[in-house]
Amino acid sequence: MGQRKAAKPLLLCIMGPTAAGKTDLAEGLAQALDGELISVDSTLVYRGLDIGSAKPAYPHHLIDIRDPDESYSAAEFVRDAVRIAAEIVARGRVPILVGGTMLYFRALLEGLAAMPAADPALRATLAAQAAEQGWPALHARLAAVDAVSAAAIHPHHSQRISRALEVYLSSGVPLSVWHEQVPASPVEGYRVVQLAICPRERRVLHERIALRFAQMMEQGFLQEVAALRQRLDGHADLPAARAVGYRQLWRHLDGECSLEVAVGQGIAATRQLAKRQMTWLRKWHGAYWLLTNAAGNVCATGESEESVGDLDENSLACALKYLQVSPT
RNA sequence: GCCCGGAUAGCUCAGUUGGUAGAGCAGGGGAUUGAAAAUCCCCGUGUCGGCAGUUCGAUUCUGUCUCCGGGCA
Repeated sequence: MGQRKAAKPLLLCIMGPTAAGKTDLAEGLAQALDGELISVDSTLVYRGLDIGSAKPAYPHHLIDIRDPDESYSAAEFVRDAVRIAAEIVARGRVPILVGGTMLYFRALLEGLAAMPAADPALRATLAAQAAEQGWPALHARLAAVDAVSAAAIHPHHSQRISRALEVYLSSGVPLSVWHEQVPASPVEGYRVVQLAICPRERRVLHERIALRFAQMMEQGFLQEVAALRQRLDGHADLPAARAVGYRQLWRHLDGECSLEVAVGQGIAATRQLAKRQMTWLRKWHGAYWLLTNAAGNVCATGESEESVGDLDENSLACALKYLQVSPT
């Protein structure tokens, strides 16, 4: 006794595109490992977004922590997730992060440079100027003070131009200079194991998305959006109102299109979200892939989305097996 | 049965005064450092419904057939 080096606590990450089956796997792992789940999802933070966000019934941390007219950010997520993970470990349990907001995952695993936080007033000013002059004009302003960032940002990329100018105007230091910092990983003290779960075939993912959306409609998604729209007094530009599905049904309630069209657009927006999440995941390093078949069982595992195989195994069993052999 | 419209990309449609065609949406790929379910970038060959005719050349003009709308019986 006393000679044993204290093992790093396990921190498990479960990532994957929307509707891929992350929630079921996470619940199974939470029970099998005596873990607690931490949501990594920018939409699940909002109260009142339940049906359309596919909010899980099983308890997760970082769900329902904001009103829909509030904002949340990657930096707040990192701060909250780090604190909660430590609390879970102190309880002798395993923190399990599960979600599809890949920027949050990256910020947590790699850290963020210590730079100024968002400034809503400044953003409003910049947005007003852009409405008058167009984003390319603001991009040109950025180029004058931060040529490196400007070169990396397209002249139409509103949000990134806005943030780059915001950082420069509020700190006097260009964003690209802040980025020269190499931040320490916020989860350095953990043994991090990452799982990525996704249907092997895009077609299967698309089917799951369409089915889930239809189920949401049956559960009263439209009424939920109507209530949100009333609650937000029509402010369609808030993050909660722009979420996939919510935005499209909101437009129908504004009288812009039929319900049928809105539902079709909502499903398409969900497919597009899944595609963007796959773009993150494809270049991701360090995740162990669980590729599933139409029945939801694992048909292949490996280090990349390209992994091949013809298994037909339960995803929880596969995940547990990998945990035993994964590097510490 | 007759008359009138249609038939072009997965969908909705534009167009070619005859030289084999292009938008939106969908789809695919990519980017991503405090709004990220956000925001932004790139990607368009398809028997131009079938067959025949006129023509150097037809998706375009003509005939005919098929199918889909609508109208008249």
